[in-house]
Amino acid sequence: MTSDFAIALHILGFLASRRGEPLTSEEMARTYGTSPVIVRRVLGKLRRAGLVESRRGSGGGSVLARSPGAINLRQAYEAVSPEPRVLPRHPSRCNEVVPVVVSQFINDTCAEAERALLRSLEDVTVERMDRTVRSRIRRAMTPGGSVAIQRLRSGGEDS
Amino acid sequence: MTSDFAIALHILGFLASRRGEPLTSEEMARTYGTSPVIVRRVLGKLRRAGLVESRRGSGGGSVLARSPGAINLRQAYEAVSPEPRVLPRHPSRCNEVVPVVVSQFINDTCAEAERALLRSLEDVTVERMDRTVRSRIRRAMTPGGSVAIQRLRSGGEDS
DNA sequence: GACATTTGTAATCAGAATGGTTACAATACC
DNA sequence: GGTATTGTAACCATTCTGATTACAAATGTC
Repeated sequence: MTSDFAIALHILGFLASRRGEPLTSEEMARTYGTSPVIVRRVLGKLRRAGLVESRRGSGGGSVLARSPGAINLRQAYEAVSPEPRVLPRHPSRCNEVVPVVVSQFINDTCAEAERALLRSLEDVTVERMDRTVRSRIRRAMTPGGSVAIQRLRSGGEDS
Repeated sequence: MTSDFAIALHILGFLASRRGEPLTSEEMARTYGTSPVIVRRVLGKLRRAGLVESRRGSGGGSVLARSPGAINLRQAYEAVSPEPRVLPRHPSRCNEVVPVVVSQFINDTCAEAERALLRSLEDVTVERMDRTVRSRIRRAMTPGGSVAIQRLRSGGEDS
């Protein structure tokens, strides 16, 4: 599922803001606007990657498996897409020599470009995301009291 | 279409290797292993981006609009995906404040990661792709005479 | 000018991918 | 035992994707 990454980041954001208090998939789903099963599916991937921990039963839910500062968005990305490929790593469609070799070149080039993308994601931790989001919300709430969500687009960046 | 980028690179490779001689969509489609219409659709995008030129009628076909050294893979990428988005630029699904702000943060972060990816693609010109492919084919053909396509995977890189 | 060739593009189709729901077993707390 | 919650499998509807068919518009050849 292509939106897994976005959902994963929302989940990590929710959990980071709870600072250790477990949160249920039902609550996250309600706040985010999807179904608990979708959330649990992504939670499963994050759990297998060692980023979150879950407990069943009454009073259960999920928490971050480590401090938010020790989790970065690259890890989240790789957790939800086992074969991380944002660009088409294309199988050649025929046995002509030229297309096969060109496909090989495309694969190599896309792999390199993808590494650049992942390096960029690596720089952003869940802690920084949490801080940035908190700060933006603070700034959006203070001006007039009533929520100014419309004006939230492209707010500045500060810790 | 997700495979447009791969097809675009194959097309640019075909045209570069022809050094100005027009090539028909039918020939490219046959060599690549798809239908001429698919090729023409991608050709249309490349044409609108000013990367290739086409002529109808008998003796027609397409050629590169500039020298292969003046075309890079980032241009090809942007030609086929007008709103370049390799990562989900996700619309928020509800009006809760937190998810909206988190979505905003995700968008910003993904945009930055994508810029890193595009910078990487920018470094590779069609000319370099053509040279690399030629060199790999040469090396694959010489050893034993019979084609050694299987062994083409992950060949070295040289101009 | 008639004809063959080739592009440009719209309409349509089948199959895959995607997001979602329902269902239910397995845990864990009370 | 009963309730709350996770973990998954099975299934469904919709959208996306690649492909085909069809045909008008150019362009060169005779």
